[in-house]
Amino acid sequence: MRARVSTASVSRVLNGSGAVTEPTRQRVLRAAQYLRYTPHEAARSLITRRTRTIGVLLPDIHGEYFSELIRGIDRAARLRGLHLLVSSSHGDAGEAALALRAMNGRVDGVLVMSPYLNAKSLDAALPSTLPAVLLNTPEQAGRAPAFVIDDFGGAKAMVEHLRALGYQRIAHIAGPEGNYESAERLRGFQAALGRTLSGRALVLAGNFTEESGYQAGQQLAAAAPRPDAVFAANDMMAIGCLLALREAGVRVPEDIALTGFDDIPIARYITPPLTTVRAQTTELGRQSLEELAHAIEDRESARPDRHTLSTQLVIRESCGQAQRRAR
Amino acid sequence: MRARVSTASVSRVLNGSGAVTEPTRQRVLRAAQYLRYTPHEAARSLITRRTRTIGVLLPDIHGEYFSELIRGIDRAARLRGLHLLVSSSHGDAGEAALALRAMNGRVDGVLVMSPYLNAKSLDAALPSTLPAVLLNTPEQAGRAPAFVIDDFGGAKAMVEHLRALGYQRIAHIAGPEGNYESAERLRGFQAALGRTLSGRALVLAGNFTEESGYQAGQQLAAAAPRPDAVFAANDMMAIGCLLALREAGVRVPEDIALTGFDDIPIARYITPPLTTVRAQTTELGRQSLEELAHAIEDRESARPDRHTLSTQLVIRESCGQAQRRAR
DNA sequence: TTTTCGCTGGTAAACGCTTACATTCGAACC
DNA sequence: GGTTCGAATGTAAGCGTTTACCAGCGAAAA
Repeated sequence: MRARVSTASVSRVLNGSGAVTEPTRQRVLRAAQYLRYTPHEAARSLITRRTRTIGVLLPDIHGEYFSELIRGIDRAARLRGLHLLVSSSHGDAGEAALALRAMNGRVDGVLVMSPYLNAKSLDAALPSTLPAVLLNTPEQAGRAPAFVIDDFGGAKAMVEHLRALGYQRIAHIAGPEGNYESAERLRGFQAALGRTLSGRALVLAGNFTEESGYQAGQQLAAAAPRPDAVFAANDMMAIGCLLALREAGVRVPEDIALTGFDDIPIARYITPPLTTVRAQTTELGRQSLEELAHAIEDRESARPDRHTLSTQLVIRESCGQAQRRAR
Repeated sequence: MRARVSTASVSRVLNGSGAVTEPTRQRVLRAAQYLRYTPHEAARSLITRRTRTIGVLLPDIHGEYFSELIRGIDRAARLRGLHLLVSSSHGDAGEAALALRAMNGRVDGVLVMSPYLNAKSLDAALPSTLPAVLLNTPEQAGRAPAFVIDDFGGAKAMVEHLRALGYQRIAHIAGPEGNYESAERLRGFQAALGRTLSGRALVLAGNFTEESGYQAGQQLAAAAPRPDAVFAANDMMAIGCLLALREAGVRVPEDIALTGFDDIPIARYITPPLTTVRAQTTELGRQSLEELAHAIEDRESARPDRHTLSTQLVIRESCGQAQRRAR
């Protein structure tokens, strides 16, 4: 059109397909540059039925946990030349479903992290032809593969470690109810205590926020008999708890051991450094994106497998291992 | 088509435009639900020339700074029903330009944060019809409004505060060269010291990472005479510096005062809590998105203004104010 | 020189919507 | 009851690409 050629030739040049002679190629390229021409992606994806974009559905972008997750996803996406359409803050299933619909025709597949959403409502919300990968999802949703952190195993290992150090009365600050990860970590806590103990175990309510950890810490400081160790369902609550204990004059780890879950960056820097469970969050993002990319390229290959990412105990000072060993 | 109606009526029902009788409306709605029909967004935006999506170009998603920024953007976008297409890790201008082109036809406008990119190359990369808002950008780029943090003012206030506390030899750990924010913070540092002092002021090289702060801290610990205060260009470097000082047996704030910039969450939790400059990062994200949304709705209204967001001194313990006052 | 063949480059259909315009149909008016 | 009018619905064009298919053209073969 602009360089005395048809739209077809332009398309062929820009996509490197078809056969064009060098002179034509140059003419088109020059003209494109001159006119600052950029193909309209919406039109392109309308006909190619490919958007080279991945939808990412998150419950919230708040906090370091999600920043790590997105980072893993973003890196992997960038490596594959994929774009990311993010959507967050989906409190309930309805909102998530709405966001999912709005992505139709905009994305080639979706990455869904929805700890409150069960398999059924998810299946209902997902256009059945859209490749999807689930993150930290409760149940196995029929058709989509899932990637989950081994919350149960990590929590169990943490509490077993505390028991091995000789702590007798171990309390737990739980995450929000109805949340899959909360439930798994609680289950791990109980499993480590065993049948006899877990009935008497102290479990405090929390909702993953620092504030709720702080409140739990106040209760713990006042409790009689006071537990000698606490396992919080995530690091932010452990930190809130630490602050409350400090205010109450209860020393960590001398008077009470304290541990968390996630290994967010702050955990290393507080005093005392927090013993915690490292979840491979970045890796979770990376692997799930890779799986989704595969599923998109070859729909047949998609198996609704459930991949569990292992966790790792990160022993720092808040669990009092050094003191215990010294004795 | 499915409910004995034409595509036009379906469109009218789904968009709430045009006139349709209630019975028809119900028929369409029922059929749509039954067939799980969702309009194809790419096709829709091809004709409406609206995507209801904002492109976000960031240098990197790493760290809490960006997580805060995205959060502000995301919230504002969600309030307006806009989607976010994020793209990160653009080291140089070429990569950024490439990412920008790939967004053509996918977004209604872009939010660009590119501390290394100057106005000229940006203007060249942006399709001139695409509304854009710049974040923390060096120069005023011709047509786009810009939102910047008052790095100069914040740094100046911080260093003036240190001087007011009586510190005599104040060092600076600088950010990466060629970075706009680094340069502004350094300029603020120098301005606060005044003409006479700034020539002799100790400025250490850094690149915003904890590691570079650590190295600067080692140098500071060994320096003779040792400065009595340090202002790091961001919090992560201040933290790295703190660790190095601690290892070297130099106490903060007794032996040396330490301050940072950004007020990332960690700053509150380390020991001693870090005195720093709070940048309204979330607000920066929110305001810039609002401005962009306005520019999209009404292109005429877009003025290439430069908005500067004020900063706030956050006095904690690492600057030794308490000790100084006590004397 | 004529025929055939291979490659380049053009024409037009199709992607799934929105919307201007045409058509239909019922009601109201004369 | 026929005409007019307006509201409801249908028809079809067009958004900017890609690509199947076809035409044209020059070189090689006969």
